[in-house]
Amino acid sequence: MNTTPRWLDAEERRAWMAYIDFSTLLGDYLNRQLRRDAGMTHADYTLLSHLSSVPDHVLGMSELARRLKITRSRLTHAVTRLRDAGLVDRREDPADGRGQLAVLTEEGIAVLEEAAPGHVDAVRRAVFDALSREQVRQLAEIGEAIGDALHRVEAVETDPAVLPWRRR
Amino acid sequence: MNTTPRWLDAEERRAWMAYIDFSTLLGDYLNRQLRRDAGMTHADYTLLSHLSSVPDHVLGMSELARRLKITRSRLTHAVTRLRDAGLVDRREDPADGRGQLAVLTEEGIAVLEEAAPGHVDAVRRAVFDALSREQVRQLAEIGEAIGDALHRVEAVETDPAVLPWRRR
DNA sequence: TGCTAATGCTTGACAGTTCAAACATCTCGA
DNA sequence: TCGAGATGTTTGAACTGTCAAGCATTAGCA
Repeated sequence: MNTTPRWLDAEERRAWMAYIDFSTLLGDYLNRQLRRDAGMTHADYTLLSHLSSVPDHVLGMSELARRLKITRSRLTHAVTRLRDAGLVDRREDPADGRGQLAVLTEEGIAVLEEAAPGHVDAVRRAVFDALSREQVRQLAEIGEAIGDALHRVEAVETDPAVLPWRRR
Repeated sequence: MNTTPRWLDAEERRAWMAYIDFSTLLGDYLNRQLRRDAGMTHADYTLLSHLSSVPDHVLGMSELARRLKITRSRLTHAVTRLRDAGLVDRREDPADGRGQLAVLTEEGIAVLEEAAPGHVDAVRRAVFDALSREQVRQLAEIGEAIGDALHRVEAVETDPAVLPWRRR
């Protein structure tokens, strides 16, 4: 277990640094843009747009958390805030007494539609205007590959039984 | 100024969703790993490793903020925390009365070296094991392209004089 | 020399996130 | 049908990051 780690080589280090740098910059940039122009976080925007893209604009909390790749706790806090702001509503799940549903309100739809053009514009400037068609495709594949890897890794760490020989 | 926005097409949307998903997962994963195994944030780790890679392990606050792509304010808070933890020290800049230097302490070096193998291992599992050599190169180029675009965009928004016809 | 602006950094209040612990409901087997 | 564990969600405290405002020092220039 304590073999020398395989350090990153020059190319990997270059890629990793580029990723850290641009993801830091991009996250900050999108948050600033949305906060300034629409009074919301990028996380808020993503949440609202997930709801808006679904029939009836309703989704169970757990399902929404899964889609957003965030913890339920974080989602609860976020929905509380968005409910206070009038953009989202809670609703009991008629099918499961434990369940809660999150619904986009009329106002939520309006605010999202108001914010969307500026946000898309920012994303375009920062990302897609800088990439070739080919790179857009590459980014999709790289992102999906890493996403899949993370799902596998998390599965292992959450449920050690999957890999019984793993330490801890 | 109020032309219809150029929405993302299918390929762009795919890339964007993949990016949002994997960057959320990856950030959380690295933070969890480092917090559990080394009691620090990924931001802390990045800060310490920047200091460690520089002669004498000293860097001015502004320069460090620039390299980390974070605000000075955020860096001040982070360095305060790391100083309280004994991993970093502050020092006056002998060359500029306003300047402050951040130095890695002996303990900081030790903690970083202790944390490094596990962190590299996590990065490898989540990222590089999932990508081909070719994709690593593509990721570097994509990252650099987006980073450059963001620098340009930020320059424009910070200093509107650069582009006098721009709104606001 | 003496201003004024630019630069370097910090501060404090607030907003968003994390983690562990709690609570409620449901499921399924004895 | 009873109880234990699984599942769904919330809570509160601690922590990290943001923003606007502030203080100190330096640079440029009349």
